[in-house]
Amino acid sequence: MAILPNMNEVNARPHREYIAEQAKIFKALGHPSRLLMVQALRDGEKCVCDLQTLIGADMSTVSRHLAVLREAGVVRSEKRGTNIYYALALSCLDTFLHCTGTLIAERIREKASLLGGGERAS
Amino acid sequence: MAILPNMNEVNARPHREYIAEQAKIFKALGHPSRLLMVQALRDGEKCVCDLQTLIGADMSTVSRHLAVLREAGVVRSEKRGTNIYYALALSCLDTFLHCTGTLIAERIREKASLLGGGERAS
DNA sequence: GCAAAGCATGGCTATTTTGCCAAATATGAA
DNA sequence: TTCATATTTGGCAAAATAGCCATGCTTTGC
Repeated sequence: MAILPNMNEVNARPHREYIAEQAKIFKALGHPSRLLMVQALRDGEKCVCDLQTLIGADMSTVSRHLAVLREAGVVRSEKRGTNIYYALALSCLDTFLHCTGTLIAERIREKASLLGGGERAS
Repeated sequence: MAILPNMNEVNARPHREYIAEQAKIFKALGHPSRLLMVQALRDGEKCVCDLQTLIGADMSTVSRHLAVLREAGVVRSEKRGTNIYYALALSCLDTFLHCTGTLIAERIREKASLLGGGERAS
């Protein structure tokens, strides 16, 4: 009855909780501001004020975004003095970000060459 | 001016298009039904009707979810005969799913042992 | 104690997402 | 052609999300 990552043992109705938790991670990463913050955190922990500067939104907005990431388990927070520092809590994320990043860079390059190279999209 | 996955060259304002595309991928994966379909596609391509059986929602709903995944570049579709077959288009996804899967399995186990083992949550 | 700085939360509105039904489209069979 | 099957799309209502302002909470400094 072990819960395996590839869910080999599950057929039509896999563990709902499992899927929901996993979807929560993706959903948390699925917003430009949150993804931007996560990308920034790859360089190391940052306080909320740093991330606010990065995003350029209201402090309350940034705080809510961070709450989403925290509740999904993507980041963790630690209070030191009057600041709260956020850090990545998902080690494998780095590899995946690199991978999707490469892919997207390719796509953007393709799109650019299609626009500039006189070729037609099918 | 190359667009690098880790965006070393970017400071306060990285390429918006890049971030938006990447967020789109995560957003697409951030819904239980869509994630469930993607998990199923790890075993190989499936037609929409297969996926409808899996999800148990209206065909139109399933079709819309697939459109989201397709537009994000997570899956690709191919028409053969009267069916349309969907397949994964993001090779690195498998590794990441395995990784987050392991993590979530741990979390669920922890939660279960906290509930059953008489320990208090802090 | 009081004020200020750093974050989080309540409350509100605008926007987006979801999911269903109905209708349109495309393909293969008769 | 006509019908049946497989899938997408239009349209709508309910639900969720995003972002702002104002307020509350906690820590530091005075």
